[in-house]
Amino acid sequence: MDDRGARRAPGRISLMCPAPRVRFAPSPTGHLHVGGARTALFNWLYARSQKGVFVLRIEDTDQERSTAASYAAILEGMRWLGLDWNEGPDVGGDHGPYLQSQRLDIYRQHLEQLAAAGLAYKCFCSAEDLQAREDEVKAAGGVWEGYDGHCRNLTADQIATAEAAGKPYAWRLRTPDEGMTFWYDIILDKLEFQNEVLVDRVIFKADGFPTYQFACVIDDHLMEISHVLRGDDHVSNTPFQLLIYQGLGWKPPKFGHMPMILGPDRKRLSKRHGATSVQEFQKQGILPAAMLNYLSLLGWSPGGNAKEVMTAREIIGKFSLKKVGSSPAAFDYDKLNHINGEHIKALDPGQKVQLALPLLAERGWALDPGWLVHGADSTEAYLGRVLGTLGNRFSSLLTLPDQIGFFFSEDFYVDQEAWTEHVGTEEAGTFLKALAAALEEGLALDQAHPAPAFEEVVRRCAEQQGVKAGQLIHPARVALTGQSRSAGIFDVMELVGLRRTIERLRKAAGSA
RNA sequence: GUCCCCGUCGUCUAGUGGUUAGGACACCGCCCUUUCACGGCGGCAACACGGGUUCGAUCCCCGUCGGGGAUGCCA
Repeated sequence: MDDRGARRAPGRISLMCPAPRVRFAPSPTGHLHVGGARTALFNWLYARSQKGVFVLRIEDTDQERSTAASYAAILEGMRWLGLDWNEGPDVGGDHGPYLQSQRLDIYRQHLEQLAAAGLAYKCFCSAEDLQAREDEVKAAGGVWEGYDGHCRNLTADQIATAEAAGKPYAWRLRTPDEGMTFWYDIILDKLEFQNEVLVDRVIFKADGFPTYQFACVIDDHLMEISHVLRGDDHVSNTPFQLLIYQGLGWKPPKFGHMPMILGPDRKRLSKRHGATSVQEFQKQGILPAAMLNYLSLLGWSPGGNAKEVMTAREIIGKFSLKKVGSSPAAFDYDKLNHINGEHIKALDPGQKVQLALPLLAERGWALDPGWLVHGADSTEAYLGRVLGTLGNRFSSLLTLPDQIGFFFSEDFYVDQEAWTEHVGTEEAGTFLKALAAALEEGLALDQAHPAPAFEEVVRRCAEQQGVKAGQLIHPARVALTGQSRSAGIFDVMELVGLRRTIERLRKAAGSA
């Protein structure tokens, strides 16, 4: 094989250190899970920070479980996160094909090479045979420690007989009985395994497909992957794979095993904990930039007192494999939401409008041209003004509709508790009526008014009533917005418009 | 059972053979204020345990405990 390929990779930065080639190799058997997303992200960050190459390879060697829908979902999830790849099934590249199901001949050739060297052998045990022997061992009070080597030393006659009988067979790797296999892991440092504990696992299935263990090694080598960064659930697979590299006479890549992501209770992260796939987070209003940012903080840290809220570019600038930790992290939905809020707040006004527009469309909300509103003549412009009054209160896509619904519809969300407390009293009714009358007298109904005009009337009215402005403002806020918390009340009045403001105050007063 | 990994506030983490063990989320209090949020200020809270090594261990070694992973013709 030509190992100079790595040095031909684009964007090399040093003669001494060829640009790395890394890969994310998901199996298309479900959505892009946060664990997978984190693995993909760290590979991507490493590639981008080192001016290397990021390869996407699809490990679809499980015919039963691989689906086209999953393939599409994974690519979609990665695109949503903003993880782009230099080589992959959809974009091609010099090391394709990138779909393992299209590389069967390649695997077959290498299997033959191993078989010729006596390192792979045929195993005629059926799933039932294996299960029966396992049950037997367990029934005798023993522990099944993996394949028992049943077909390891079949004679030529035995093999011929089995083949003549048409018995299906798989291929297993013959692992050494003694010695040890070790490597220096980028994240976990030196790891070593006694070869004795390694079992002869299947490398080629009876259905003619290679197993993950085998295909992964062949592809990583042929695709000239320099660093294999994956979850630490693969640690125990590594010595076995190292033996395959060795059997084929190949130099293995560097390995880096990242700790897994756990649920808030430190158990395996599952649906029980809430969202686990990136598309679910998308539905929950999480911005891709925030998801990427949060995920980057799981197992990695910019260090010291550095800011944690970062853009992808900033993360790339600071990323280093050396700073990836080795202890598993619990997923914290609160912190994700906080980071999401920070990313929303950092958006410029135009971006916020674009972000919120689909939410209005979903509900059929738009600016009613019949309503007189000061300084906004289109839905977009109006939404811009609305979001402007919200300021930093806009920090979640999930709560936004309730926060702004009253600007677009008379059928808005009402917090019953707030209504009872602030509007449902006799005193509040009196104030609301007085305020409505004051507004009607003080301002021209056929005109749109800016916030200060409303403020002047409200404060004067409070004076006339002999109470502090707050006593009018609180009931008015609930009457206008349905809630006890909102943007500045005078801004609300301006954008709700005089006519509707008066209507809502009267309606609320009437319900007292 | 066996093998492997991990163990700093509740959570994410920084960090060092000698530090008042730092930051962030969450939580609590105060200020600001028409509410909430933001912001500002302050608070609560950690080196799992037991042995060593050492003048001195959170840091190095061993053990224990706890958590996670693997133990598939899944990946």
